[in-house]
Amino acid sequence: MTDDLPATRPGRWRSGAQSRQRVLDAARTLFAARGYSGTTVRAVAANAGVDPAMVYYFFGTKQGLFSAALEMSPQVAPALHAVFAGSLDSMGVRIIRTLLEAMDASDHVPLAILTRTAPHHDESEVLLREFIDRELTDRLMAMLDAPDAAMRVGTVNAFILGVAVARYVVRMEPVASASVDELVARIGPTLQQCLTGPTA
Amino acid sequence: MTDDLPATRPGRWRSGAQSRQRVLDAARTLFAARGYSGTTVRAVAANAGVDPAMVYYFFGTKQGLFSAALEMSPQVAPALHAVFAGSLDSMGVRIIRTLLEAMDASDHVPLAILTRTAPHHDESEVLLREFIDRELTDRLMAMLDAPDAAMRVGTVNAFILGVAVARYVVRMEPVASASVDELVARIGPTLQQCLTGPTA
DNA sequence: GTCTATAATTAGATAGAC
DNA sequence: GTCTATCTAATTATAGAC
Repeated sequence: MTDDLPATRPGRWRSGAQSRQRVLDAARTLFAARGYSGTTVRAVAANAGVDPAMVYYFFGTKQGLFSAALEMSPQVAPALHAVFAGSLDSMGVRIIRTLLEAMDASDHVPLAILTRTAPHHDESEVLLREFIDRELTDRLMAMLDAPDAAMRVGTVNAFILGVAVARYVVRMEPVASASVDELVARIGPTLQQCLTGPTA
Repeated sequence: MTDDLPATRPGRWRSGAQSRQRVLDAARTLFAARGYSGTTVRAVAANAGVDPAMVYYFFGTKQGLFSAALEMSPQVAPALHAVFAGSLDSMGVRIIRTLLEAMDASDHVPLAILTRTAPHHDESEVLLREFIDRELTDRLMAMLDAPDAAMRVGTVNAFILGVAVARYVVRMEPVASASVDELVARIGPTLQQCLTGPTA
């Protein structure tokens, strides 16, 4: 939150990129904590230790800052690829494990921002839906060959969305503090049942 | 949203209570749609067809209006009582059916406001957690006699939270448009498994 | 109860000096 | 790149007339 960035060979990046990164970090933290309209550009600037005008210099508008804060880190794609590489009958545990590990790593906060701001910010609501559809729903549907595939995937989506909200947004115990392993052991099989289990 | 209230025997309520109710309705709609900081008192007043000053006359502050909008309707308590009246092994379907029917009825919007504003408004975050704990977690824990009761109830909480968010907040298909019966048939048994099923 | 007028504050955004 | 100064608009909230 304050100043603790490595020197990174002084003069190499001329020094501007560091401020930009600090603003981005502060923005991610605040958007995730207070939502879009609850976050002020001034507060972001203060937390980043720079002048409010710099934020506009870098990102143009508050909306531009928000969009930049939502950029996914490059590790997400490979992780998701691994999920769908394995067999269908162990899909449940891989989905929940990948989700939890991705969101526990703090450099993947964009997903946290989405689940936090989606409720009241139109753009993030669309983005969240699109992200889930593109990365999860579509690929899952392609693997399932059942007439009720849509509903099966829908319940899986709802469940993992709930886990994400409970753990990272509302922080409801014991889900908020449980270890990844324990949650995977609990939730993985349940997801699997939604996906490939018998129709009740 | 505009003026379509019955006369209700003119002069009976002196006419003030009607404005108050319209403000409350408009507030519920807007808080649910745009969150706390995204909703302005002026917008609420405009949607209610009254002057902004009236809102302050009735509710003092914006926060007061918010609290008033969160008052649960009196039908909630009996509905929840019925959930816990039945046997433990059909608890899953009763929980999800009660939740869906309560939230589909538009006069129970407070719950929708909570799930929508909790992410970024501190008070609603606490209120949502307390509501779920008091009305669900505590009573469920009392009925379960297992060492892992907390985790079982925790996953149930996460699941129904996810269903609520998917159906009423992010409106993710097919959960958003599915019938109550279909969702109950899908999700009820899964909840039941979380609650009383074998440990995976 | 209802409205006008307005105070006090705060937000997003810009121009321009250094 | 960075900051000072500032403009404009919107917001919460109040005092007081009718």
